[in-house]
Amino acid sequence: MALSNNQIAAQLGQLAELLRAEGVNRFKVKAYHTAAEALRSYPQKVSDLLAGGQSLPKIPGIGASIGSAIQEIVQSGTLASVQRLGRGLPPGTAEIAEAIGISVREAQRLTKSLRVDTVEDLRKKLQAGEVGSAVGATLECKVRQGIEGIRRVLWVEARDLAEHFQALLTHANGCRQVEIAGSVRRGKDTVGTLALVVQTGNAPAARKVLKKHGGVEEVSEETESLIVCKLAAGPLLRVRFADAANMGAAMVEETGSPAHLLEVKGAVKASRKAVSTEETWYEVRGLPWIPPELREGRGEVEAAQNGTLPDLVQLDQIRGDLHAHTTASDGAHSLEEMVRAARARGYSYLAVTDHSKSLQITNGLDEKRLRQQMKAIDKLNASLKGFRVFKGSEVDILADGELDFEDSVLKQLDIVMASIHSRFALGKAEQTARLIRAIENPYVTCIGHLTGRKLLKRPGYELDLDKVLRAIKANNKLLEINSSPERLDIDDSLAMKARELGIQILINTDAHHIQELDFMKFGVQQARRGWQSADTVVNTLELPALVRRLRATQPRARS
DNA sequence: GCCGTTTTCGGCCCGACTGTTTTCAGTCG
Repeated sequence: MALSNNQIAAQLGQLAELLRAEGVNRFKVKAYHTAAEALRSYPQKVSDLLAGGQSLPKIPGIGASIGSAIQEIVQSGTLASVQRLGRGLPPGTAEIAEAIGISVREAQRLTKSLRVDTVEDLRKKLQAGEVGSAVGATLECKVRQGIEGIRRVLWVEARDLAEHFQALLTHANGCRQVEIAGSVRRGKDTVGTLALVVQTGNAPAARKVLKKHGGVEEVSEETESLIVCKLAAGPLLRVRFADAANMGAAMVEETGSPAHLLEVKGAVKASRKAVSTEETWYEVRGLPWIPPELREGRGEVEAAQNGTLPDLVQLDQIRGDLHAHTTASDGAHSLEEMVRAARARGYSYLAVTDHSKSLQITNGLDEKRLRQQMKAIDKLNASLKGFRVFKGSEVDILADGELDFEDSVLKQLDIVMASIHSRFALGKAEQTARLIRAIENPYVTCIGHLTGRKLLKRPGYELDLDKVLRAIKANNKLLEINSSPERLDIDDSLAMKARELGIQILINTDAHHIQELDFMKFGVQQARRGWQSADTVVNTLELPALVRRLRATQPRARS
């Protein structure tokens, strides 16, 4: 089989990492990576085009030089420069570096200390617990993230891919309906398998469309009612064929997690009745329809039977955003532009929470600039009707848990979002004590991106989360769900725990750009997965009630 | 190496901080 775009891209990525190790200009390294990414997302198989005698299409990021490298890979299966540069290295080094996204230098430490030369060997060593002791916890963590992340993508990327294949199959001959199911529909923060349910009278036509698609690397499973393909973009694509009478069952089976389906099976009598909708499917089992976000096998079936399913929060219930940046620190838009954008989204309030002085790279505000910003906000508020701009700060939590501003400054703010941005490697006890000290500050309103995780990139720092949550509850503070698609911090299970403890939530975007205000929908989705309803999400409150709730987080501040 | 253009060279985000790493490369927002 001709090389896939992904296989060609992998070689370009290897070359990039080898060049980096050689110490070439970092922009040249970046150019190879950019080109590799462009190739990965290019819809047609370039090896097929070249084999068919066509010239390489114009792809942004791929110029003359990388273009001829691609020709070379397609013709000979490899790049002479990769062979040459890799010659001095232990075998497998460049492949491992590229596949799991680490530098050649780091990969060299792995191949040398662990005596591995393929990603598969490395995976085995990781499972056997041998990586950490050989190369240290930091690199072990990267390896784990890299290996586990190979086939997963962020929810937003998965949704885009799913919609792409949905549109594609909708146009296939005989196709009557294509629905997105699986973890994309459940809103899971990262996705390894895209699931589609296709109602068609001509499954062979749909199969054919998939097999000749440039983004499909291989077919990994095929039965009468199913086809599973490996996508070059990473995840698997699982397509289930159904007829009208079975759409209900197919949607339920392809949407629910295995744990959810087991919960249903354990709780109610099986039924073989053909049903065309999900509602009917649940109904014949004596259950109300269960929102997809809850179908994780975390007690939702019992709750459905008891009539205690939460009334999940919805995007249109959100009244404002309480974590956003402006050009005063590292945002892309001015105070006025951010406010205009928030109003355009129908909000009643926006908190401006620029970074504080310790975070110098973000141009964090010192006391003087913060005072100026507060004045500007007062002036702006005086001219606004039916909208309130809150004076806030995303105050850095310093290494010892002290905040970046004195209490005398914090007390002048409406909102103090306290967040950690440095010293991620502190031990669990130290990190926990650091955070709790910040939580106990009387002027703190809310803790921002609590765990510090970046999806598919790094786990959160070590924390005793039970202790931290209890401290938040005891001090009547709020907890953020950060809506940035690569954070989604806190995660769904932590949100469930917060709900059980009676901790209230703010769903914020942390927008650095007006378009990022639209991240709110991702945060709402995460909140729904965490069983949150409007009464546990504080920024569903109208302005006066919100102000009262914010003040309650600062009991000694404004009595 | 690519791009865009104020066409052929300058910009591509970056500056402080961290640490066990071959004291520079990796990391944070």
